[in-house]
Amino acid sequence: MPMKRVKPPANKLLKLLSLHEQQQVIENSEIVDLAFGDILCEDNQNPRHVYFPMTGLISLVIRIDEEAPLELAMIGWEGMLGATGLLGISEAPKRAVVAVTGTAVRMTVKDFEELARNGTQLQTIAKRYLFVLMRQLERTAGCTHYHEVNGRLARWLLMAHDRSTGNGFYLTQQFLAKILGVQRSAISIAASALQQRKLINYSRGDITILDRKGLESAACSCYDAIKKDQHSFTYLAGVH
Amino acid sequence: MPMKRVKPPANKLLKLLSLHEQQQVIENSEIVDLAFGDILCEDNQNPRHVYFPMTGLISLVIRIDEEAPLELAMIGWEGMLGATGLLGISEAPKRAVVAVTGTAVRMTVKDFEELARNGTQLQTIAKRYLFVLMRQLERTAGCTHYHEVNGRLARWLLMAHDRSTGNGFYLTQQFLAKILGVQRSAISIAASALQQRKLINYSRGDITILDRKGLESAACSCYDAIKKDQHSFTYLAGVH
DNA sequence: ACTTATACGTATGGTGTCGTACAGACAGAT
DNA sequence: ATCTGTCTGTACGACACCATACGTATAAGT
Repeated sequence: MPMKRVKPPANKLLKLLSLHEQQQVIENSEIVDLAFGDILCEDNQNPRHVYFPMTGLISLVIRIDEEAPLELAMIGWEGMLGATGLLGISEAPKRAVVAVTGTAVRMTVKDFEELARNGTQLQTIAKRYLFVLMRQLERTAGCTHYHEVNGRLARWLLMAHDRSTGNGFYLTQQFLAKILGVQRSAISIAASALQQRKLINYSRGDITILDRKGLESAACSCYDAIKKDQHSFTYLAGVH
Repeated sequence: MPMKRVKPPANKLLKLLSLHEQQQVIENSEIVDLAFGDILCEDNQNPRHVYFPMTGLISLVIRIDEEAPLELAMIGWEGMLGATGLLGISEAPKRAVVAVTGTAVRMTVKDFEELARNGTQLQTIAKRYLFVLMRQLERTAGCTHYHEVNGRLARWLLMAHDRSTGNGFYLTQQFLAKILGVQRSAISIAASALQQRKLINYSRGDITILDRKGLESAACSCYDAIKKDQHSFTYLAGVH
């Protein structure tokens, strides 16, 4: 039975701002659609915009040699894309691709730099999120090496679920295989196991989460670790 | 035949500073020894100092579950430990451990924050290095997943060589196995292959690089990628 | 209704590494 | 000189995943 999930229609980072700064952001940004497969910025190129997703999911991936792009972090409504701009380097650190269709608040890099100048809450929050993102990168690196496909798949689905509205999204096995850096057949086996345990349901790319608790017990420890991290550094800390 | 290698006795980042700021750093810091195995900061704890290595090597490692600590990045005389302090978060992102004995310029976190305030060259350089470090984390993540032990070992030795004085260092197979996240027996096989090809020489932990060119051709593509990265973002960019 | 493309299940041999174990080699201590 | 601890080479079964292939089921287009 799919559970009913209601989420506020906004970006968590932006909600931490004062009303004044929120207003400034709204005046200097626009709402855009994120469509599955869109490449929002390319490795080593200068991105034009920063994004604050409201729904949907952005994957940061690295491409090595001729291998499939491996996912290193995911960004949803709890974060932002482009925080590295704070480091005074215009280039993007990695390719960012839309993994789940949604919507985002978008701002030009120039406007972001202006609004996130020294002393603003936006800068404080973006810096803190950059730290959280680094930790997600690190954890994902360890997870990819040490943990097996089954646990990694369950973790990915949970993290995607946390960052999306509703219970379902469109994700083919081929797509999951690429970002997890494994063969599609490995995903097929792992996904079948999850479906047999009635934790998920899927058909031709339409995935539905049936049992979150069960899925959490099937996921590797990295799910809890990353979640706890993001919570403690981003939200508990307060802005001032 | 070991080649003769001469290196300036200082830290590359600090050498980019103006003489005025260099002087400030010197007045507020001390020279300390880095001894093999020292833990310079611990995950989730507040570090007391930042380090600018002159010789020797610092490893950033992540510990997951009960697995051996996996290396995610290495820091030598081209970088610094503690740049994340710029993000306004006092906690260390990861454990940092000394992999190769050496010396470093050390400064308290408090002094660093004062000297790296807005508008200083030190802040500019530390921010830029933080970006470089992120990219090293990402590349290492992909490398660990996609590349095999042979190439990864060669890359590690090269990177360590670049960051150390002389041609040799003390590194047991057990140590290499842990930071590369593989079995010691896998290191034994890979190292024997390198030795048979006359690229390195080693005995009971004493490793000597015999043929850098050959070792570079044995290493995976990540060696060039990381080196190029660090060069273009840290040094070519200029400070102002 | 037919074709075509996509998504998925499954099978099989191959490979890299694991996990473990054991024995030889060397260095330092007594 | 002997002992002891550490470092290293090697072996072998187990396993996760690779690489590839093929058949089938569903969806979409004509």
